[in-house]
Amino acid sequence: MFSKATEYALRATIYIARKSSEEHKLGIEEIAKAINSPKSFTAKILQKLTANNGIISSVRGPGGGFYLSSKAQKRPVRDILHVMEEDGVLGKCVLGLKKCSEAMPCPMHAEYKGIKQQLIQLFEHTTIQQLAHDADRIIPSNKQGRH
Amino acid sequence: MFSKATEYALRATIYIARKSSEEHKLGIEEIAKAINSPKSFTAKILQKLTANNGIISSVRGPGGGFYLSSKAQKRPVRDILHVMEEDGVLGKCVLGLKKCSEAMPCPMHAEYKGIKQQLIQLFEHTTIQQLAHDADRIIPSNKQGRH
DNA sequence: ATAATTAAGGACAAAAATATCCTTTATTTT
DNA sequence: AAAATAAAGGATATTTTTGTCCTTAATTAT
Ligand code: FES
Ligand code: FES
Repeated sequence: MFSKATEYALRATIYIARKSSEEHKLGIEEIAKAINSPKSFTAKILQKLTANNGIISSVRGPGGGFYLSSKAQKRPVRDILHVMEEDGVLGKCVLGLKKCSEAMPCPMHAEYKGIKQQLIQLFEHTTIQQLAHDADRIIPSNKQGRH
Repeated sequence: MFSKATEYALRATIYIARKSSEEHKLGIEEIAKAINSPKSFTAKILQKLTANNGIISSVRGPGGGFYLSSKAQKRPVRDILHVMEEDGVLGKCVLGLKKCSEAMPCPMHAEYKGIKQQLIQLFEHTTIQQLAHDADRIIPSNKQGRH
């Protein structure tokens, strides 16, 4: 569905959302290890998410690293996709026409558009925070401990 | 959504379904021109569809070319995807986990699985014939003429 | 100020996807 | 049988995506 780069972007952002705060930033080493991605490649992706749309925040130097502001936590997943995927699944035609549109629909369009709309809604309505919370539910972070 | 190769496979198959018969086969030149794809690359794809699963039929030599048997016309689109996409969107996890599954779900899984199921159903239930017919409806082939 | 730390950024490398070209094989027509 | 036609298949080239490495810049601690 997405490129490797986008997958890493999503996984990294979710991880950062779960584990970081303005007081506790995370290094690229830890992040890449945690989400099982190539370190330097992931670094570039985080740069992109930091520069292009301010989804991720970063600080250099000792004690520095990456974190998500609480404002960024509330942003929809689609903001990540928007930075990462030039056009992406959302705008593309199943059969590869230049553009998926009503004006020039391919023979799959009528049946596909509803599904596409659901995908768009999903990414629009799901926030980073929600994913982070869900991830915690599935694979509890060990922050809280086990009483 | 799909690779270029898969897009060409779908477009080519639909075109062949619309325009060919066992009595009137189509050459690679015509097909590639019609669907706006690189000729030799498309040739390889048709080879694959001919060899791997018998979706497309071919005959060499003068009067030869590609065509779809009426039996092949009734096959689901998913048969094309199965030949073209090693694993494909249908099996992959949104966040890039090795496998999209209930056993090891990512935080997008619960919301995504319903949409994925719809996609699978769409490709399973839509036949090549239906797409060809729909294509004719949208962009009438000039076979029938204009009254 | 100097040293240490950590992200930013540029240059480069490897792998995969896409695309082209040329030779071979099967089939038909002459 | 020979020539012509059209797909099959192998080798190679190009482009894009993915991944690595090294230097630079910012920030903090000594
Ligand atoms: S035009 Fe092809 S999916 Fe919309
Ligand atoms: S496990 Fe990620 S989408 Fe199913």
